[in-house]
Amino acid sequence: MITIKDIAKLAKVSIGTVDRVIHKRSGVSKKTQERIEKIMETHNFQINKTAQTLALNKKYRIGILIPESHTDLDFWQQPKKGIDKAAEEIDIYRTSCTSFYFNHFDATSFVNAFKKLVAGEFDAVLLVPIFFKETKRFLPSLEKENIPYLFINTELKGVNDISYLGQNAMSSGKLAAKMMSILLQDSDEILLIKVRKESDHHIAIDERIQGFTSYFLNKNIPNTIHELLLLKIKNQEIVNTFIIEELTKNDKIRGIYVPSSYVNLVANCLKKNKLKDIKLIGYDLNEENRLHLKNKTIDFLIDQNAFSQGYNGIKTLFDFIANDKIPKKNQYTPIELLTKENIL
Amino acid sequence: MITIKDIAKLAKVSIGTVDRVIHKRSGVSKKTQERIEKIMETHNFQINKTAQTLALNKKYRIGILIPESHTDLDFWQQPKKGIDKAAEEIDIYRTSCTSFYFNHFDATSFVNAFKKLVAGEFDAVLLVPIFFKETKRFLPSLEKENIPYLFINTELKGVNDISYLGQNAMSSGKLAAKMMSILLQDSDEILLIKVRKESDHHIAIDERIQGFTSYFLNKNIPNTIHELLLLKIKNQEIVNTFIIEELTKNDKIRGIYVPSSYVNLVANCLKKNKLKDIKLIGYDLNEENRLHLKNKTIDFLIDQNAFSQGYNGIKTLFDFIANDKIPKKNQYTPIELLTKENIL
DNA sequence: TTCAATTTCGTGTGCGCACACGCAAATCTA
DNA sequence: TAGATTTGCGTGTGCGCACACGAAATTGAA
Repeated sequence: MITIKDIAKLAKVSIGTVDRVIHKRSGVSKKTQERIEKIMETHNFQINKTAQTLALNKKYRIGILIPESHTDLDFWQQPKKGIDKAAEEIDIYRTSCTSFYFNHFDATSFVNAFKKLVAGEFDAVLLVPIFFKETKRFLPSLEKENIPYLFINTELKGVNDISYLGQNAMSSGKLAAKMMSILLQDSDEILLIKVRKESDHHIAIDERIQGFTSYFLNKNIPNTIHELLLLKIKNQEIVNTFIIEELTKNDKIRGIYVPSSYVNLVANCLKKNKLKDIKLIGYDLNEENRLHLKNKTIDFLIDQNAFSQGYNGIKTLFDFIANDKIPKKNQYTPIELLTKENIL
Repeated sequence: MITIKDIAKLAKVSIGTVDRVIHKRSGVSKKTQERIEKIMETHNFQINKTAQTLALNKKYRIGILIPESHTDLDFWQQPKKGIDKAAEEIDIYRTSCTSFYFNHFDATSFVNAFKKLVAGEFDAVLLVPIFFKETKRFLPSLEKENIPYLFINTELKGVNDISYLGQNAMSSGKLAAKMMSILLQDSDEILLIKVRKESDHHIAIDERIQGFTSYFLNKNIPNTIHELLLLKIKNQEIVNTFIIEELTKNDKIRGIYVPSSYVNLVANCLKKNKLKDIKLIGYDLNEENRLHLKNKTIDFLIDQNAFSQGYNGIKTLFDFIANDKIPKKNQYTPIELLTKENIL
């Protein structure tokens, strides 16, 4: 490992001069500058990042905007855990992480949290841009301050994020459709259950649904798809009532697709009513869903490894601000297909 | 952020004394030691890793023992790439990685590479212990020098590795069996194709086969399973002949399971002979297998994210020797189920 | 009480880099 | 040509920690 001092000796100048050409500061004649640059190149000089960090004595601050979660059952607990782990790891490099939480059903709380985030004056920011209109409205306040930002979980195209870590939501919907079509007969019908109003515009979930339905359309698979909108998801009893009502209304339904982690609500209902012959496909491996997979109430679960999205998101941001590492623009995470036999 | 100097001032001692209690070196009276420790605790003192790394100016050397690979088609290219990426990342922390390669069909080459590895005097070692007898024979020479070692891809139980990163091979076999049984009718028969002699004792592959067959046994699924051993896999023509011969001999075979990445050989054969109605399940996403997935010659591929095994393996070793982080003993990686719709 | 042995602690230097300060040489101005 | 500027460069200090060395304080032995 060659150091500044070595370069200085080779170029017969002082380390101060070498320092100047490294940082492209003024006060060096063209001749010596070029001489030093050549020497650095031939010796493949690389700055010692450790020493640099120490000398600069920099402290980095990362801000995080993520949906709130209260129990391990909540999906958002997973990226949070990943974030926490990464935060713990980079703590020794004097980097602190501060989180701001919002209710992922409530755009206003998103806006409020975003405002706090902007006021926090962070060196970099990790976002879950669930509400795309609101996100687009507030991104300029980050860009004005030259604060780099990165998305996880939900992709928002056409903006200047340094990277996106998450799934291709459309593909995941198609995969769900394929598995459903393998499990069902042509005459069986399918129920698609949503827990969000159309007006919410949750980008990722919209795309999952689009992927799911388009698969059946494009392949000319004849199964009929019904849709059911559940709004009062806090109460399992009410949920049960609505589902059973729908199932009795359409008695050919043999498969249910839930494009979110709330598949556990449906699983509870199927289990309670002993509807074993209905295939169920949903999203995300939390504790409850894991149990439903194990006892086969849920047939397949599509997981996005949300933990690693949080973890790698923070790591990517840190590498960007501390080590000048430019990440890939899209870090699509695998669409993991889980079933009883391959959960850990 | 509180520093050693701050602690020293608070305890009214010099930084040297504080340094001694941090490193539990001798030469400090019990009284002052306890006083300093209490101060460090109440102020939540954490050592500045950046400064420490600089001061120690240590250079770490990691040795790697992994099967050779020549093209991107080779499975072993993937962990290699993961290793290379991790190596690049920890380069700035003055850590170098040196690889030794062996032919994974040839135990002698494994032994030779292992000998070189031992001679290299590394601070830590990453191994793929494909040949378990030979591995057990040579591990003591690492342990004698107190060199920590870690396994990826192939699990070897009952030794003192600091961690294993890889799949639970048995489960992956069961998953393959489940998918096969979903795809087939009860009257269909199955062909299991191996490319290794029994005597080779490749631990992981043996366990995959065991998982596969046990699934059908335990669930009382009636499909018959035939076995075929292919040895001359360098020549696609010969491979084709043997497969076709087997398929004509047993004309009820509708599914083929190949417990390794060599599934591409079988796929080539099926494609050439236009045997579209035979379901094919194999392992590992390399370029060729990706194409076969896309054109549906291969129905499902079980992937082990070999890249991340290499990547995380190196990172784990580095964290262990440089940051004293004790890893989990078993880091089972997800059993990823891939099909046309969820490959990236 | 004196001196040696031991315990206990402080000081100084270095790790590689950033940056402020200041000096000398070169260039310009009157 | 003397003085004022500007350009080009070297020196010194600090970032937080590790560790060698040596000094002071304490203890023990005679």
